[in-house]
Amino acid sequence: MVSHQENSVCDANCPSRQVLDLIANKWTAIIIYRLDKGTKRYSELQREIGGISQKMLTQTLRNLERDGIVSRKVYPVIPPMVEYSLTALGTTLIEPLSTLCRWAENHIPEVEAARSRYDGDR
Amino acid sequence: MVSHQENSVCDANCPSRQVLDLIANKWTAIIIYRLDKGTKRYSELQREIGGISQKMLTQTLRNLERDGIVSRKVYPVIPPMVEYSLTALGTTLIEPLSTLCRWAENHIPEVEAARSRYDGDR
DNA sequence: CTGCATCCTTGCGGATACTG
DNA sequence: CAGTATCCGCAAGGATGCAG
Repeated sequence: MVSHQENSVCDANCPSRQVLDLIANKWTAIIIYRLDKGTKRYSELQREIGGISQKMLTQTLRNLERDGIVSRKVYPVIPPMVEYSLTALGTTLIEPLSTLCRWAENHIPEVEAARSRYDGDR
Repeated sequence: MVSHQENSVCDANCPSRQVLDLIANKWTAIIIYRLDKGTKRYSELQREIGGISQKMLTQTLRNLERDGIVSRKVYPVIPPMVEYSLTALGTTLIEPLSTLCRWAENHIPEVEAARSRYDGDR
C-alpha cells in the first residue's frame, strides 16, 4: 500500500494521522507505559491498570502486537501464561510519547484554568 | 463522568491521559496544524480540511477554545466574519505534536510492514 | 489463566435543513 | 458567512458467559 507521500496532516493517509489514531484510544498509551517498565503478564496488566475490561485489554494488546509495538510470548504451560513486552520499535515510541506527557504535566493546569473560565463565563 | 480512584496512572495524576483525550479525536490535530500556519477564517478551515462537516469543525473549534488552545475572534460585520488562531498555549502544543509526527514519518513503514506480516500470517 | 463470543448501551461523527 | 438543530448509522466500549 502506497500511502504517506503527502506532506499535509490533513490527508487521511498521512502517517501522523495513523499514529494519532494508533494512540488515540483509551488505553494504548497507558499500556505502552506499563510495558516500558518491563515485561508483564496479562493478569498483571489487568490488575495494574484496574478499570480496563478484559475485552479492551485484549483488543488493545492485539492491535499493538499487530503494529509491531508489542510482542506476545505464550508459554505452553498449564495454566496458560502469556507475557507482553515492548518491541524495539515500541521502545522508540516512548520518547515522543514522553514529550507529549511532559507538555501535559506543564500545561494541563492552564488548560483546566481555561476550561473553568470558559464554563464560568456563560 | 465517573473516575476511578484506584489507580493513579489512569486518573488525575496522569495528565497525559487528558492530553491524549484532547487530541484523540478525529480533527483536533489537523486544525491545530492548520492554525499554526496562521489565522484562519471558519470557511477557510472548512475548505482547506475538506471532508470535515460543519458540525465537527464547529464542535472541535469550540473544544479547543474552551481548552485555551485556540482563540476565536468575531467581527461585528455583515456578513459575519470569525477568525481563529492559536493562543500562546496552543503554540506550545505544536512541538510535542511535531515530535510525534516525526516518529510517525520515520516508523510508519515499519508499522505497516508489521501489519502486513501479522495479517498475512493468519 | 488467558482469552473469545455475544449482547447492549452510549456517543461520535456524517448529512441535512434552518437561522441571524 | 458562520453557525445551530435534528436525525441517524455505526462502531467503541462495558458486562457477562463460555472455552481451552
